[in-house]
Amino acid sequence: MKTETKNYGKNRLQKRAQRTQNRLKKAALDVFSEKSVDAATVEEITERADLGKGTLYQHFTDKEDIVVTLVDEAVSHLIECMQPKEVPLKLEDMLEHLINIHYRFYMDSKEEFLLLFQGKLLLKLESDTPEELEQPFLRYLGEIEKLVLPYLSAKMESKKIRRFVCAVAGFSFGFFSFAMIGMSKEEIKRSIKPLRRTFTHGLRTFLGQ
Amino acid sequence: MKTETKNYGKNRLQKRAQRTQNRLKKAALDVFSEKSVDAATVEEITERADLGKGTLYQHFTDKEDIVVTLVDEAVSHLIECMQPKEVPLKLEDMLEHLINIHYRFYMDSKEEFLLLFQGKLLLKLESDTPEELEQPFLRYLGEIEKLVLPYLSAKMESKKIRRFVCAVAGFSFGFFSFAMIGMSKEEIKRSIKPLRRTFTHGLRTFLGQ
DNA sequence: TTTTTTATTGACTGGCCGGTCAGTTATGAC
DNA sequence: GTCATAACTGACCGGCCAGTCAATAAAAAA
Repeated sequence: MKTETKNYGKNRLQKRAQRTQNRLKKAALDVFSEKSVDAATVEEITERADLGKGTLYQHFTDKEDIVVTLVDEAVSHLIECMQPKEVPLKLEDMLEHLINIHYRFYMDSKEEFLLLFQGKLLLKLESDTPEELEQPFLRYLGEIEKLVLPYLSAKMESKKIRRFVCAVAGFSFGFFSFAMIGMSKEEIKRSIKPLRRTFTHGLRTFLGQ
Repeated sequence: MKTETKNYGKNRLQKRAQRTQNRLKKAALDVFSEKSVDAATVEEITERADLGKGTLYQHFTDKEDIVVTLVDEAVSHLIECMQPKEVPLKLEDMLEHLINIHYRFYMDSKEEFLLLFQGKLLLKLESDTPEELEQPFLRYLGEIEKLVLPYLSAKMESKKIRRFVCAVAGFSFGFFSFAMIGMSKEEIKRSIKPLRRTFTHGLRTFLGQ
């Protein structure tokens, strides 16, 4: 075919575009977490990225597109973090690992944590929430399920497993979000250790029954 | 002074105004929970209340005002529900009671639950979150604290108490919100019972240590 | 009844913001 | 250097929406 006639060494250009896109994503993530997805304006994002407004529309089809992209990446990042370096021996250790990860995710990637935790994204709102925004969360829940499954009795009903997974995720997100209101960073740090042990212990009981 | 010269029997008028305001609040709560506070428009609210747009501005100074009012009322309602009919004997029973209440609040007052749970309201976003919106949540946490305090050792540090309170609130809200994504109503209903026991059991351990 | 006060209305305004596009600049090919 | 292409720009447009206000309706007083 006549394609490939112009096979530019587009290296530099490609890299520039990539850098620009990264700046856009970084800026958007910051703005989204500081204000909220709804309240953030496109101009605010491009302004912070030190780029023209139109540039955003070369990299993303619209505002929604960049939101979906960031949510998706944040979930991927969280899932990646969740992979244990070495496989825990007991379920209890795996649970503690998971709670731990959520804590670190909250501490080290607060912007992503905040993005994922914006109610509108998290909740099944009746209106026109596009399937796109709900799907990443199911992916997230599915991943937790995958991690704990090996430790569970093969004949445990899937419903019960799902309950368990929701409890882990819910506790993690919920606790940190409330902690943010009522506690200092220092306090949160000190809380997590004993609570983690306790929670994992409790869930173990739930599964063992 | 010359005030009070005209002391109308304003009974009927007052009632009418009250009814109108109630209709506005009901409609707003519905819209806020269906879409989101940000996405809801004033016209949508008044339309649903079958009133003119201007009417809202006679009862509330602006959109924010009605949001704050509703959040405040929802918290008050939740706090009211939290008061136990008869004082539980043991801490464990009080905790089970609290989780129970949150479940019922979620089931019976889903609109309020959703309103309170919208991330923007719940989270301490850096930006210009008015103190007004954060204060109701502190009130809520304070109330839980008040309820569990009698069961705790007098010399327990207040920080530890606060951790505990955040865990109760966080677990309740977090679990239900995640459950909404991944579980049917029936499943949620079945989950709550064993989880509740487990969780309260776990927290007991935390406090007892 | 008429008058006065209060409640409601909805057309209008002004600003903001998502999205566009003709023009500019940077990069690379030749 | 010229030409071709890709990346970036920001003034502009159009729609939407919070909030206003002069007019209207309803209720109470006289």
